[in-house]
This record gives sequence, C-alpha cells and structure tokens, in this order.
Amino acid sequence: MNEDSRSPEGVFPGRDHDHLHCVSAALAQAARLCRERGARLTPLRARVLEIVWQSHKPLGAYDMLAVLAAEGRSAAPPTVYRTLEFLLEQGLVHRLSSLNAFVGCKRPGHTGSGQFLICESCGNAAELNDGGVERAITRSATAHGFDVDRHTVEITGICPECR
Amino acid sequence: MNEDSRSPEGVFPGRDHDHLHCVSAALAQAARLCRERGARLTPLRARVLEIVWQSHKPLGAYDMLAVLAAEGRSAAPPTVYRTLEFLLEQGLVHRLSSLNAFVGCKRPGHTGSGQFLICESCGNAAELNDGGVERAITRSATAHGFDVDRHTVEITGICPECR
DNA sequence: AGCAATAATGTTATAAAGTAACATTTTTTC
DNA sequence: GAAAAAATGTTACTTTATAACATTATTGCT
Repeated sequence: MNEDSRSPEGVFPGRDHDHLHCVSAALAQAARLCRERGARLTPLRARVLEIVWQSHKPLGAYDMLAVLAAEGRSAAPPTVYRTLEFLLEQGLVHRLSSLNAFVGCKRPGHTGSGQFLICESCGNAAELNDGGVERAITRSATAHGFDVDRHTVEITGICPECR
Repeated sequence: MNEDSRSPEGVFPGRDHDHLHCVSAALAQAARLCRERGARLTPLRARVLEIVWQSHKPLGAYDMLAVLAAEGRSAAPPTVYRTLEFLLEQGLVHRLSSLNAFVGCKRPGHTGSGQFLICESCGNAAELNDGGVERAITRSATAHGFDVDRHTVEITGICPECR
C-alpha cells in the first residue's frame, strides 16, 4: 500500500467529490506555502491558480487567458505564461508536456516530479506520487550512470470512472 | 541485470561509437521491418529516418525540414509531419514530448513505450526499455483502477559522458 | 513620508510547433 | 492501360510560447 491509496477517495475525483472544498483548500495551502517562503501570491497568481484548479482536466494556457479576458482583466499570453512560471517554480502546478497543459499540484511542498494518469475518455488527470515508480526510475537511470535531475511520467489510458 | 545492460557499449554513445554503422543498421532494420509489414519505406521516409538517426540528439521537425530544404527537396511542414507520423506508426521513431523533438527507435518491432534519458549538458538522449520501470508503472496505475494505454517517461539529467 | 530599487504586470510583436484542406504526382491493382 | 489508392506538394492557418520594452505596484531605506 502506498501513500496515494490512503486517501479516502481515489486519485480521480469520484461522485462524492467536494470540488468547492477541493479548490479552496488548494488555494489556502498555496497561500500558506507562499507566506512561509516569502513568495508573493498576488491576486493575479491566486486567480490563475484557482482557474487551474477549477477542474481536474489539464488546462491550456490560452484557455486560462480566455477566462481572464472574459473577466475583463487585461490579459495577453505573457500574463499567463509568467504567472504559470511562478506557480511552477513554487510547485503549485504541474505542466503535462504530452498535453501542453497544466494542472494543480496535489501535494505542493513535497519533492519529486510525480506521475500523472491521464484519462483519454473524460480528460481528467490524477497525480500520483508512487515511491515504487520513483525508485524504479532512479535505479534504472543510476544503473546507466545517469544523474537524474527531474522526470516526466505521463500515463495515458482510461480512468476508473470511465470504465 | 536488465536487457539494456547487455549491450557492449552503454545506452549513451561512447567514444568508440561507430555512428556510420549505427545509422546504416537502423536503416537496414527499418527497411526489413517495412518489407515484412507491407509498409512502404519511400525515399523521403528513409531520408527523414536517416536524418533523425544522424545524431543521438532529439531533432525538431523544423530542423529536419531545414535539412530537406538545403538538399533542394521541395519541403513544407506537412512533408515532415506526415513522414514522422508514418515513422511513429511503424515504431521507427519516438517523439519526446518534453522537447517537442524526435529520436530514432533503438528497438523497432518491440512493444512498449520505452523510457528516455535526456542529457541536459550534451543534448543526447538514450532509450531504455527497463522492465522494472514498466512493471512499476503498470502496477501503480492498475492499483488505482486505471487502464493503461501508453506512457511517456522522460528522465532529464546528466549523462555519464558529461560527468 | 518620500525616494530609490525591485518586483510584478501591461503591451506589442514575433517565434516555434503543428494541422487543415485541397492539388498533383506516383504507385498499385485489376 | 485505366481506375483506385497512396504518397507528396502547396497554401494557408491554428496553437503554443517567448522576446523586448513600457508601465505600475510594492518594498526597503533614511
């Protein structure tokens, strides 16, 4: 049993998923982390983080831009990309390179790049932090004399809700 | 000891790496595989595959396009992308989504998505097919009720040649 | 408080990566 | 050798991301 399995609901949001709480908890934790670090979670940054968290489907930068623009904020691509750069640095969001899209980080403050399960049917993505996968990757790379900096693990398939 | 370790040289090309042979072997194997499958490895496709193999650094589509253009071939983006689509379908190249770039497949004809070690220093990439990593990923996904279709594993760091 | 330094955001323009749609050519099949 | 199918050529465009510089807001100092 790994730590992901301990959560009361699965890694994918189920029918009983309280999304409002999920978003507000993520924002509260982000605010706390930034305060501790002396990083500035400005209104724009908080809003972009909230937009990212508004669903569990990875969201493209231009989709976020459209939301901001619809709210009347002055917004151009650099607005969003710079904000995402900050959120990535703080470990508050992840970028899924196989989708060119972004999702909220489930465990901000923890180390490791995580792994992602991406459902081809509903588009939801779930973050895992599986020690077994991490170890297998580290072991394999190390066995070839490779010094790991970070890694990208994106697993595409069908989620339990969609089966 | 896994199957990658059996090779006489490491997964990264070393000082004794015979690159001419490496490229011609890849082309010969591609030709054989396509013949067996009734797939057409046309001159354009063979040339693009050769270009991909000309180094062990992942190459962008537009870089390939530039090579083709420099050779006097009529070439526009769809030329390259369609060719790459064929080569990907045949499992002759891989796309590294963290780089938006392509590398030749070391084990065409074998199943599995493979894993990639990407050196931040020299830019070379090495393909692994580590059973331990594959199993850890499958086990983790399965434990969460997720049905795996394919996966992307891209490990970024420093290769043994660059340390 | 007032001012300089720094950080954040706004703005314009452009680069880089990828695809849609249709025309032409080549290859296969009968 | 003609029809069908596959491959390639061509034009135009969409999506994703960044460079460069202007402006505004915040912070730290005296």
